[in-house]
Amino acid sequence: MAAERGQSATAESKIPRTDRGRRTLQAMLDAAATEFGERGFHDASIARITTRAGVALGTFYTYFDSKEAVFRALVRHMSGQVRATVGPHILDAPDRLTGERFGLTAFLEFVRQHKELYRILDEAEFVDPVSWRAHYEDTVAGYVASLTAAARRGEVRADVGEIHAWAIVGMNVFLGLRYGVWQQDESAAAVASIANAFLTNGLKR
Amino acid sequence: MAAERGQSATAESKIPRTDRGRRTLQAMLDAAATEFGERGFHDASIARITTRAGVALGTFYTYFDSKEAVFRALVRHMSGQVRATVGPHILDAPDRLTGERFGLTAFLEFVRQHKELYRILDEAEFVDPVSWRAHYEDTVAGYVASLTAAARRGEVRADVGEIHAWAIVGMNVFLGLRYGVWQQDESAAAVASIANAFLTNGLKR
DNA sequence: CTGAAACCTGAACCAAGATTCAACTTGGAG
DNA sequence: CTCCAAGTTGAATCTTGGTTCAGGTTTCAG
Repeated sequence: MAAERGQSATAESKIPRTDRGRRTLQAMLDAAATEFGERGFHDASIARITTRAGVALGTFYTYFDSKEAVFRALVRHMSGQVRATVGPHILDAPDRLTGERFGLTAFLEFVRQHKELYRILDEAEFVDPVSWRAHYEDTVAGYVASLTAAARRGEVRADVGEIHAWAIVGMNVFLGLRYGVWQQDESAAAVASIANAFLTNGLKR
Repeated sequence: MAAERGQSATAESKIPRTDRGRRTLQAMLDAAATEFGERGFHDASIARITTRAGVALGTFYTYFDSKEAVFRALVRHMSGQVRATVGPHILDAPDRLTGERFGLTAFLEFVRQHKELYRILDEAEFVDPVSWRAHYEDTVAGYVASLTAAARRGEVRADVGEIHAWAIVGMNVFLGLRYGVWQQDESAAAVASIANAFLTNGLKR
């Protein structure tokens, strides 16, 4: 792709050159995450974001081109953050199925720590469809790769493919919604344990 | 709870009293489904909906109190429609696991026929959160009930519960997104068949 | 037929909030 | 210290589309 005048093509925010700037940008990103998480994209207001961040309204446009732009920045950031947090837990296990259990546990805990994740990622379907779709396609691609490798090692059924990956991702997303965001009536480990037994052996008795 | 002056509490639209009225209302609901499906709630416009329906702008308010109201009506309608379409297929099978396969096939076909379903149900998270949550909680409740019954009949593992139900629903939703909405590169039956084998026996080899 | 209830029309009104901008303040390199 | 780029300010501007409403038109029971 065409290089964009000296900056990474993914830079959604105009990079600050001083410490004060970096501090303000960070405050604004945090404020935006909270604001979008609490009110959703459309009910969120730039004015409220800047107030939360403790700066004046106009300052917003020093760092972002538009309301959409902060949102996009947030979506990409969170998408990466989830994978970066959960990924290592999957790898840090003796085999793929155990890894899946660790990963789900970590995911549930991450979600509980970041309630705004779902609100933002879900709304990305409408505000930033490209990143939204990419988030799931990338996630699934990762699953396909690691499941295929596990199959080669004989840890899972030999015919694993894309369909299985989508199914597992969907399962995890919904468990995160119910047991991470909506209610925490069961411990993350307990949910992951039951889900894992199901994932391993299926529904048949 | 409290009865609403002679009308069902769920009536989102003011009921028409003549044939012409019923025709117009239906045209408007269809137009709204298409418009919301194509542009999403916020980019959708009442003016465009009435144009699609072939009536004047003001007519909209003869049938709905607000933009939110049509949307709510649509969400509830579609939520019911999905269950009404898929449910029978699940029951019309010798056992629950086969029923699940039939149900998923029917669901995928339904989704392909109604691409706007996901756009609208997904956006309900922000526009009509109550109905949105109810949709999934009701769906899961149905699964818990039928899975428990199947367990009693010895068709599935004895410990099935809410966690399993959420996992299965999530799996189906994601398969619908990928193989129903995004691409139809595999037949509904083929996807359902692979998913079912996975659901039945799990990932282990 | 006929009149009142149902329906329909579309221009005008309005609120809300994103974006702009010209003046002002602060930081830190030289 | 100096001074200019970087950062900040918030009132004013602008746009957009939901909602209202004061007349018409159509329907259909009596």
